Amino acid sequence: MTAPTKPPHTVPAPGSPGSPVDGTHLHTPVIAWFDTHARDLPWRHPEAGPWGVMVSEFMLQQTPVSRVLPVYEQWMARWPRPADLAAEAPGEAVRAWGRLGYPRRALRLHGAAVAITDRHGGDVPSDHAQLLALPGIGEYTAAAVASFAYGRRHAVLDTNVRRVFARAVTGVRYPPNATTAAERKLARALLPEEERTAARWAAASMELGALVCTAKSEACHRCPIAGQCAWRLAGKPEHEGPPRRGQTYAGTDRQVRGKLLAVLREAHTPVPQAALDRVWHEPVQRARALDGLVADGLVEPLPGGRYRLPLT
DNA sequence: TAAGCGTGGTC
DNA sequence: TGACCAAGCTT
Repeated sequence: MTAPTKPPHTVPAPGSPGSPVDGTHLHTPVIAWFDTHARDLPWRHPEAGPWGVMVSEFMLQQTPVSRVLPVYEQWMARWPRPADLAAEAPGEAVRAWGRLGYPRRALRLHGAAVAITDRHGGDVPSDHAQLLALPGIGEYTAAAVASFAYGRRHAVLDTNVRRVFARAVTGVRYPPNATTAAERKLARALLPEEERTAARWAAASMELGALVCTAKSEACHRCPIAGQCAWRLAGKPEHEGPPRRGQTYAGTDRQVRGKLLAVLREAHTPVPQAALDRVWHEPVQRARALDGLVADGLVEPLPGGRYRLPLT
């Protein structure tokens, strides 16, 4: 391995060694903007509590707010504490998940509720490492719950924040496909020292990406930091580098899984094989999709070729 | 590291 | 109209 030679006359990229990144010039305007423009979302109310925050974070993984809202309300009314969900069959979580998509999240949220009940006395932990150990919680969600529910100081790096940083600080239209070490380092460097301010900054920078600095139609005229945005000041250069990989869906196993599970969600008695066979004409793919659902624990096969959502 | 995993809205 | 996108996680 040859050590790369550092070009002698280049300015260090923001967040790189030797480049002091101080976010104070961003914190104040973004937090002030958040104070007047933040959406009134139920999981931001004090009564939502840590469990409400956690439920919302699971549901919001790759799913828009507008579709989460009604399911969230029903969910919290039915299972106001982790122990309430833990006492249910996992299939009930999958059913209540409805059409939010990625139903493995429902199974993992149920698993997390069981773990919280067993290991944490029924209280959502505030410690990042303990959160990370729960099923369905990765780096982002652990930081989000610790920050939003408990006011802890964590870099909360979701797709919105990554885009805001890419533009405002790094000066490019889009962040890399996958989160890089440089992005994590930058996010940590920009984190306000004070715990309360850091938590506020996390929510505010995220909201800015969700409402103003969006992927397709950035609204710089409404942006509190437009005057200091590196990307805008550079003339909004187009995206360079590898194309952002899109998601395919039509004709995939994913689509077939969705159709199969929709039948099982609606049914309240075991479903015969023939009913499932109707959702997809191609038998090989259909069988593969069903096997996958069973392997994932989303579907429970019964003797006699019948199926249902999992009871255990 | 990259692929797999749902669903529906938007332009 | 179809490609893109939406508060990611797991393997």
